[in-house]
Amino acid sequence: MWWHQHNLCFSHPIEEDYSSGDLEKKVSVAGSSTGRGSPAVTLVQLPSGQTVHVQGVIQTPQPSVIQSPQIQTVQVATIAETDESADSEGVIDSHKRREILSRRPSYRKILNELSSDVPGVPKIEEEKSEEEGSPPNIAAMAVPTGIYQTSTGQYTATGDMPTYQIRAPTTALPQGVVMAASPGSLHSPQQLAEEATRKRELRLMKNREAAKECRRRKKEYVKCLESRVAVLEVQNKKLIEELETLKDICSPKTD
DNA sequence: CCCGTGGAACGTCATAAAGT
DNA sequence: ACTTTATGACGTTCCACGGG
Repeated sequence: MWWHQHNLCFSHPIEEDYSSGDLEKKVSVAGSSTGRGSPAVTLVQLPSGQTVHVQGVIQTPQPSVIQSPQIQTVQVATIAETDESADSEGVIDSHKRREILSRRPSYRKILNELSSDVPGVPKIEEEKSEEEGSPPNIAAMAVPTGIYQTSTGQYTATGDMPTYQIRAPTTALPQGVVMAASPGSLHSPQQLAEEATRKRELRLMKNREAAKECRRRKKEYVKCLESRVAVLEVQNKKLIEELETLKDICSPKTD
């Protein structure tokens, strides 16, 4: 049920739980950053060993790398609470609860919303059609120059895809399939069956591509979250240090 | 070299969400 | 209301790696 947690994940980024094995990662922070008052650019080391340059770590008034619209969090909390309090009514439906819990996010929507709020967050590109000039067998790989850019330029939202993922889909439709009969010309059961098969294959092909795209977006989204975690960890560390310093200054001298 | 294991990516299905 | 798109879940395949 990750999509339920999603609405809270920005306020509790570290608690994000991916049960689906293939996205399990940890973020470690090497944390070198500039001092107070300077335009903070922080180096954050990600689990892959790559380093992220992160801006705006300590300037709290300014929204950081990923900043969720807080409304979402409040809404979810409220809904959940209301829903729980309805227990007294007995059967206030698991159905209703299910409806609320099962509201899934769209990675594209989330990130695009964020990116419109926060300049540093790269937009997820829309589907590109082949007419846009890219060769048919090479997917156009946008390389956003946002928060993911590292000293080597390697760690970008979409820039580190393995090559085999960039290749063109191997399962193209048979050539005749797309060109099949126009709707008006179908008569025999065989033609109908062929039409059904054609539609199914078309649907499968579309879904195949959609699934790929979805996974790509998900990876991008997770990277965003990881960056966010790294930023917040650095920020947290700095705040703790600052607090200690202030404590030292303000504490009464014992001698 | 073979085998077991783990991770990454894939294809498909079901279904929620978005679009018309 | 119906269709299309997006995404979680599940099973499968491929590859790299380590141990026997």
